[in-house]
Amino acid sequence: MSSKRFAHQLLHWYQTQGRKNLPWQKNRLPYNIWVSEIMLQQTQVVTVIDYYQRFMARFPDVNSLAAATTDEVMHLWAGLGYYTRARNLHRCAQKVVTEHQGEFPVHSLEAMQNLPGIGPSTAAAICAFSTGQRAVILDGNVKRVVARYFAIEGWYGKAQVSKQLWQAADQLTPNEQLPEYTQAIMDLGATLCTRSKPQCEICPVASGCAAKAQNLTEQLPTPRPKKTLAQKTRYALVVLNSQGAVLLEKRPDQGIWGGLWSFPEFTDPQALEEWILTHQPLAKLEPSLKITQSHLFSHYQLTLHLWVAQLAKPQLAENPANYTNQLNWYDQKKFGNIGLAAPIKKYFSC
DNA sequence: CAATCGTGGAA
DNA sequence: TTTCCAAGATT
Repeated sequence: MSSKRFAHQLLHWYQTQGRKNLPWQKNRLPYNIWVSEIMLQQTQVVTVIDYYQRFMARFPDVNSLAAATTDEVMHLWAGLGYYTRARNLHRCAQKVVTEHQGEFPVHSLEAMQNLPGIGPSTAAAICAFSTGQRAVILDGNVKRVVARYFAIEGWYGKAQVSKQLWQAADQLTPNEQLPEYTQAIMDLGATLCTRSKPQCEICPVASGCAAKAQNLTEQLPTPRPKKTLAQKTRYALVVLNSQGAVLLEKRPDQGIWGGLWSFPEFTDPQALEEWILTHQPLAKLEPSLKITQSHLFSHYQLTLHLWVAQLAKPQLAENPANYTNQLNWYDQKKFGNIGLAAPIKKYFSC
């Protein structure tokens, strides 16, 4: 059976060419594997490494993470992107502590998938790495490898194509050496079977690759259909008080930068000025100070106009009674206690 | 099911 | 400079 030959060839290549010294490969503890897998979702290895080291130094185990404040978790995640991951990570830790006696249910793929932030592929990766049980992953690397190996056409954002890829990945997955195989197929995709200029000449499974046989490696996997990037314009309020603290608002979980702190944001200038006059009759706009930031996301481009305001009545404006855990003043010395959205980091160059 | 959700590296 | 998308999950 060709699938057995695939695993055999891949595992032989992995012995000498696989990646074995990444920070999360020092042990095979479910907690360590889990943190790395969540960080690595849609994020490149080189980007994750520093975040992983800092995170593990602060939260060495699931109990320490479960006991942390959301703000501190978000602080260590700020800059990594996809902040739902961080909020789910925190929730997941608390759920493992309260419902699973502090131990990940790694012997049940289904139980793992019922934890927040852990989907089919991540559950399989954690289970395979930590227990060696047979579990099928399908990350971006594996999608690319199997799409080429079986010459599967179509964008894998489509459900039907995704289903085919899962079946193909399942077919190739062996019954033994799951930790090694799981790492190996990701390494192949990351180092040889790359998006552009794959190194088929030295690929261990080239002999069975349908894309190579049909000269389709450049066409596969089928790229995402192009679509024009949406544009958004927003207005944000920048206020510093007499102590040098800045007024920040915690962003709602739904939407961009969810759970991070940013400048109070408005859809239009009228809303911004109205907010100052009614909700906070404490400041006056300084029209001469307007700063424009540009932020590019996967699905839209944001133009953010920062309007700098000055406090008209500092003694009132700085009264703590006027503020909540969703809206408050933050001195830059306390920036280490919360997660800051990109506009804040850009404005303060931190 | 299709859209949403970040950031930075590579080409 | 522009385009593409990476160790995907959630709604």
